[in-house]
Amino acid sequence: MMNAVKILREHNIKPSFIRAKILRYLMSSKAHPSVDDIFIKLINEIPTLSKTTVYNTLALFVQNGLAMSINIDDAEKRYDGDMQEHGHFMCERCSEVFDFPISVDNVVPNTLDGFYIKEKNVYYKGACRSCQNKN
Amino acid sequence: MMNAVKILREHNIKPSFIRAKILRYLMSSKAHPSVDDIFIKLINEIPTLSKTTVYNTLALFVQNGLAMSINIDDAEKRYDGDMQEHGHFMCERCSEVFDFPISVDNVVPNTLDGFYIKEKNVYYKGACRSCQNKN
DNA sequence: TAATAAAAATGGAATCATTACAAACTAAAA
DNA sequence: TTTTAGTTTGTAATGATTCCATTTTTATTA
Repeated sequence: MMNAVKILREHNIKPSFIRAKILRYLMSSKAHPSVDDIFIKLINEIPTLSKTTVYNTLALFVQNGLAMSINIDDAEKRYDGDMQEHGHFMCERCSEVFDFPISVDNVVPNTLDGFYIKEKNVYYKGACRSCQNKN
Repeated sequence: MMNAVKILREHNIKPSFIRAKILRYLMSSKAHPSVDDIFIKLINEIPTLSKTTVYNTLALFVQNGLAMSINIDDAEKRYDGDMQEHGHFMCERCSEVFDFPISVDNVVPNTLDGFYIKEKNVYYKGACRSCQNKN
């Protein structure tokens, strides 16, 4: 059972009500939600919520290592609260994003000697099992 | 010495003047240009060129396996005429995109059993050597 | 507790890459 | 030359994201 407030504090983020709400949703969901998904999910509980706040909060989370943004979807960014190394697969039919295990952490090509590598992302695209079977 | 017209024909694309021009630029450049880069590069030679045409043409190239779009840059898509497997590193300071060798072609995790995998992308981000040294 | 200051949240407007679409143009065939 | 299909063009629309000034909340101090 995660303690959102504690996690925020550990990452030097002031634990406001809204931030805790967003973090909780992000960490409990495997859906890799977009800003819109999060907004729609929370607007009932927090009727004054602004979409800008969701944008700001997620930017803060990404900056402080609490979340990563996934740029796999042409239309909109997706967010992931799981910071363990893994790959992302997006189904181009239903837009669902799936995690899969993969490791490139040890892969540092000579070509990039002297480069500072901040992040590594592995993105696959195609059709998920259930969409694939719908043909 | 590449023959753009021939390559277009081989990929079932009618080899118009503009398409050949765009393909030639794309294949001769290592810059991973954006639509805007391509437009600016060609507008002098082809004063009537429309940006929509560049968009259309690149979409056609991607569809027919002549180019890939790189979604590593938050601001705009980049394009690559090199269809060999390789990774992309983007410097977050100068926005330059670099190729590097990497292979995930054999990596098909069990998690994705039954999935149809159409494309695989490996994106790294950080600071390139020269930007890194500018500190 | 009230006053104050600092930070967070809000909403409306602006930005800008990309797409939609209808009109104009071109090339090849009949 | 006329027809037809395909290509190119320019303008307008879309929509995610950012900007920014104002309001609200939270924490601090008197």
